Amino acid sequence: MFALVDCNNFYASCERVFNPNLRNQPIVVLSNNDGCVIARSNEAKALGVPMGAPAFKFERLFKQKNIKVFSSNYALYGDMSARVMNILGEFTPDIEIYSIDESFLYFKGFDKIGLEAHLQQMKKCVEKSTGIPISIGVAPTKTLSKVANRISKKFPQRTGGIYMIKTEEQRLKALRWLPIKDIWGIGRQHQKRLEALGLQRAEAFTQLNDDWVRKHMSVVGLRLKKELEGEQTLSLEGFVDKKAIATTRSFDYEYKDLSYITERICSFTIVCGEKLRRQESCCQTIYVFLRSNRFNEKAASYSKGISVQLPYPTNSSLDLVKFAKKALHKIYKPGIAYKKAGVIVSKLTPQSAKQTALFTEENPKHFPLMQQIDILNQSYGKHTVKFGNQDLKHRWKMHQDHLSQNYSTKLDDIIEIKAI
DNA sequence: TCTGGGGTCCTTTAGCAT
DNA sequence: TCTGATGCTAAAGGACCC
Repeated sequence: MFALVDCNNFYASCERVFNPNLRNQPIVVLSNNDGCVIARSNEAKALGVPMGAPAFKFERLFKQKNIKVFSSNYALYGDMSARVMNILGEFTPDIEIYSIDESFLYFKGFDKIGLEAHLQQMKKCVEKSTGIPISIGVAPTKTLSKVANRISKKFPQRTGGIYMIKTEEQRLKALRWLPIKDIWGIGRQHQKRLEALGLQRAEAFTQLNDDWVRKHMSVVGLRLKKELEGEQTLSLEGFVDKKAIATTRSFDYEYKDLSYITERICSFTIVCGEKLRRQESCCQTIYVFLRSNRFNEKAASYSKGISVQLPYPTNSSLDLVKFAKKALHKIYKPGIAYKKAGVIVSKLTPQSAKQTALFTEENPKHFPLMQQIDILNQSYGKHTVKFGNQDLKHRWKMHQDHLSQNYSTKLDDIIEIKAI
């Protein structure tokens, strides 16, 4: 049996752990730049704050209803996530960490009653040790465990936060209940198409013809259908190396100036280089893209990217910047107001297995130089050593007006308990 | 004024070789 | 040498996830 464990309103719950005054209060957490809502407590959901809502459009509601607003604090959430996942790992060796707040677990050798007790103990243990509430869904396939998890969340009173799809009747009942759009793997486009056909519930989706599903929703859709029918097509995935690393940002305003854009692209590239070196990889392809503001209907929209093959695998920021700049000049068009840009490195290879090209050789001095720069930046703070292409004044600071403290990872921020 | 970021997998298409 | 069929690969874009 697969179990999907999901932390309830994870980011909001993290903020609550160290600030008990927030219990039962509506909370929202904002994306980078305090742009849009990416997490809501149940109370905030009840007040009608939608997922992905632009923060500036909801400021009045936040004030009116006394909704507590937080900038995202990834140091805190990452650390809390690791604590939760560690505990889950003590209850079964077969665990796939699917995202910051979700894991698939696999349980074998339990009878149904034994498993239920085991899961109850696991839930209690996580909540007691970390303060993060979780929901658990159990079923014979991953996709059905997602469905079961949804039921456990939707009916907390009746399920106690744990729901198991054990019988055929339970499976059918769940599918009759689940709206098409809430199926894991069905996004907005597929939803539109399926609803246009008059389908409303997951059950109707499973009654479609296999060939039709294959044709219109690819093998991914077909796998999904099989999974909902109870046939396992997905299995637990162990740790896999990243296939690409991205650094992308929206700008605070729109910019036309090539020198500004160049500075941004160089900075993104340097961050990609740091990430590559941290996981001891080199890349062989670098992709650079530019985009105008997609919300600005008055201006012409522009979106262009280009990928460049490198003559040798590298993680030297100096080399990467050289190629990124070349790529940028091919896609930059004067007169466009740019709002977002990014750099993605791919075709990653292990640093140890670097293949040397015959004629175009990397400068051997780069490797020790990068090592020293990384050490300095680690010891003395992120921006101790910069490259000439980067903006030395660091004027592109993110908006983070509602940031909480790093309670669990920074000694200065540790929580204080005062006697009254 | 103010709308995120980081991933995966799949399909389509164009270019090239056989 | 030309042509059409076929097959491979890589880039680009679209769908999805959290």
